[in-house]
Amino acid sequence: MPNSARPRWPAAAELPDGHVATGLLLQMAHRAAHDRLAAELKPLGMDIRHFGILQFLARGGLTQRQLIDLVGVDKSTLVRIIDQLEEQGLAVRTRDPHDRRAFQVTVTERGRERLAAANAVAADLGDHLFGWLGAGDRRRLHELLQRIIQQAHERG
Amino acid sequence: MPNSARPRWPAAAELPDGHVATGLLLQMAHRAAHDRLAAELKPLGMDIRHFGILQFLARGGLTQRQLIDLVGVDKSTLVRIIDQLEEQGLAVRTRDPHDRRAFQVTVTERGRERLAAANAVAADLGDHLFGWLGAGDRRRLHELLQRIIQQAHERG
DNA sequence: TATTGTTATACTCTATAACTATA
DNA sequence: TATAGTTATAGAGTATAACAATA
Repeated sequence: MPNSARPRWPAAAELPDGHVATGLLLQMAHRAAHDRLAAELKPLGMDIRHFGILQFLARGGLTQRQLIDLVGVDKSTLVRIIDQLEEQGLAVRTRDPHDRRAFQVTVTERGRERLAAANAVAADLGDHLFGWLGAGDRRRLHELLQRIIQQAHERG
Repeated sequence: MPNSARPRWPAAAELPDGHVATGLLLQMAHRAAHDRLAAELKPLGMDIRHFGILQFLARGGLTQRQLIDLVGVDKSTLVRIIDQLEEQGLAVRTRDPHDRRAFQVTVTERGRERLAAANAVAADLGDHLFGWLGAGDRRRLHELLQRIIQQAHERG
């Protein structure tokens, strides 16, 4: 597993001045949360990249094309991801009756079980990471993050 | 450049429930800011990975060993990064007089100029992304992010 | 002619291991 | 014997392009 010893960047936290510090903290917080989730999902046999895909699939079967639009990966990349999910028996491809070029990708029963276990782990971790936030702080944090995302997509 | 068409994840933003949404927003905000910075640094001939390294070096020459401890990458990876910086004339290796096994890595004049240009771009982008935050919100955001980082490193 | 999906291939990034030169 | 750095090499992840089947 690559990157098990992770850059802790501002090693003891000598943050730069100004807004760069905000960006760096954003990166550090994301990475810390991401790595922690990946580590906790691993013993369940759940890859963190598969986790996101399965979330979408759990709401209803989708074609690979639809998944590509949701997730944004290249189609050839998605082929391999779905291959892996099929190998693990977590999802299956079935021909779309309306468009016989396309496959419907569906979560299997086994996939649902594993996803449920992963969701439980993710919920526990979420409680640990974010549960201390008061309702107001949580709402405010979401607002701020969404505004940042919006700003990043706007020219200026 | 790989990943130019980036996952926008919750494409129109159908966020999941609970704390998972917070983690996802964290990821989206980080990635949006990161990609935007990378895009704006590129025309200056500044790779975003080099940007961080140069920041550290600008405060004073460091050996590769010291950089490894700061940044957390593998030593063989760092060799290539320093090679690239040297090829571009942004940094140089000189023998450490006290320990002739080691190299001191120093930013060149050209490196300082390019770093200054990159810092100006980063500062402008920071203003755009985060400048709308009031002083209080900014402080609070930093506190929240630091607490999240801390929680992620604690067992629970 | 355009689109869904597959395959073959290549590129990037990074880590592991073996090596050298110093200490 | 241990450490700083280099090199060779392999692996993971992803993209590009050519292709098959269907629309």
